[in-house]
Amino acid sequence: MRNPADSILTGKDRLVNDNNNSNNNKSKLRKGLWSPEEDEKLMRYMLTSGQGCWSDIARNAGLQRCGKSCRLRWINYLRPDLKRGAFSPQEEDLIIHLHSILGNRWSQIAARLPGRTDNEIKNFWNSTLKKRLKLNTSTSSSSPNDSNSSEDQPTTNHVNNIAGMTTPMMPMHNDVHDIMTSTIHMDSSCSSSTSMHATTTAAGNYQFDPFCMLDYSRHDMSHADSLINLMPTCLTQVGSMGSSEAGGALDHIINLGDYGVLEAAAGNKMGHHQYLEKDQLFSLPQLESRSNNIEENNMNSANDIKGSSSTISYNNNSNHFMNNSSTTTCFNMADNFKGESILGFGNNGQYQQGVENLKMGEWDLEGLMQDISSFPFLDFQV
DNA sequence: AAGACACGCAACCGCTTCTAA
DNA sequence: CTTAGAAGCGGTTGCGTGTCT
Repeated sequence: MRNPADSILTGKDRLVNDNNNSNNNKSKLRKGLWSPEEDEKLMRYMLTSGQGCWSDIARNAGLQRCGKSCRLRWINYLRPDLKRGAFSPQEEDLIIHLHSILGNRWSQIAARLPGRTDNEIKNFWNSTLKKRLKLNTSTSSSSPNDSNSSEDQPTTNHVNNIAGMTTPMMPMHNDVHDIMTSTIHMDSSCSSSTSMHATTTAAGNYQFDPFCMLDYSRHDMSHADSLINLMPTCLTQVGSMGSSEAGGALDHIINLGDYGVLEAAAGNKMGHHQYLEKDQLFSLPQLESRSNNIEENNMNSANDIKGSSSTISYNNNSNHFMNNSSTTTCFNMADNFKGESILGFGNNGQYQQGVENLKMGEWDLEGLMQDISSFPFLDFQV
């Protein structure tokens, strides 16, 4: 694929001059592929200063990019909680299900797939799943409605065995609820209200890998080490942020002794600020439909919240997320550290928006999504 | 080996929504 | 209430890479 290091300002990768021959640097905005240097700049800025106005970020980080471009790059590529690599069959399954319910609401779908971006899912759908869907419908002897209806909108027809699916496409009528609950293999033991941490499950396989952003397998790996080196230092710098922003020092950062897996997440003391809930840390942002009790419990600074997965526990006293796995490391953040900024989940929890009161057609989407949360491979709730 | 073609993905575009003044 | 700027979102584009012939 593209190698940013090779990028020359041609084609899509170019400078955009808003005003020709302008001597104003601000008018020269770079477009196209991001170079490793740009990535590093943005990463460094985001890790040290957190999220804010994207146009300010672009400016302050020394990037000749528009804020929009920076936002996109962060969300789709640099964000530490991104899961890279191929979609698992379970994820495929879930995407197909969610798409049958939500249609092309990629952000809504992505909100239910930890570590995946809407862009990624959209691409995956358009390239792979859509094709498979077409193939299946064309080879099947189903009704003539199948081929189109299943692609672009929720369908009323079952599409058999897409990607080895064990579940049918969701019909868009009132019995969708019943069908969903009856066709999805239920395993309630996997779901719990506190299970949204970045945990590893056999099926869900969601891990927080801080070096996922270093996936320069497509790029020039010679640049990757700069980012690797950047990680601990930048996080250290967070601890020395201005007092108004960083109330406490970042006492423990990341034990980088083992690069294999850096699981778990940032802990932050949930005080009076709007900062990130523990459940949101490096994980799927929760939806409004989740019980408010969870949030309240968190806000009450309950200690030693244990995730459903036995691998992670949270010790609020020490502001540590502890991962019991010997191969994993602790990842600790200072009080008031803007975890949500790091994660790019937005300042206003907007991923949580939209589901509340969202209804499609005659039926209650929220109810459907609650059922979706019972997917056995999902170690989180929606 | 080389050209054609198909595919996947990163990034842009334009529109909508949100928010603050 | 209005408006401007920022953010979010989905659709689309175009380039690099892999595969086929």
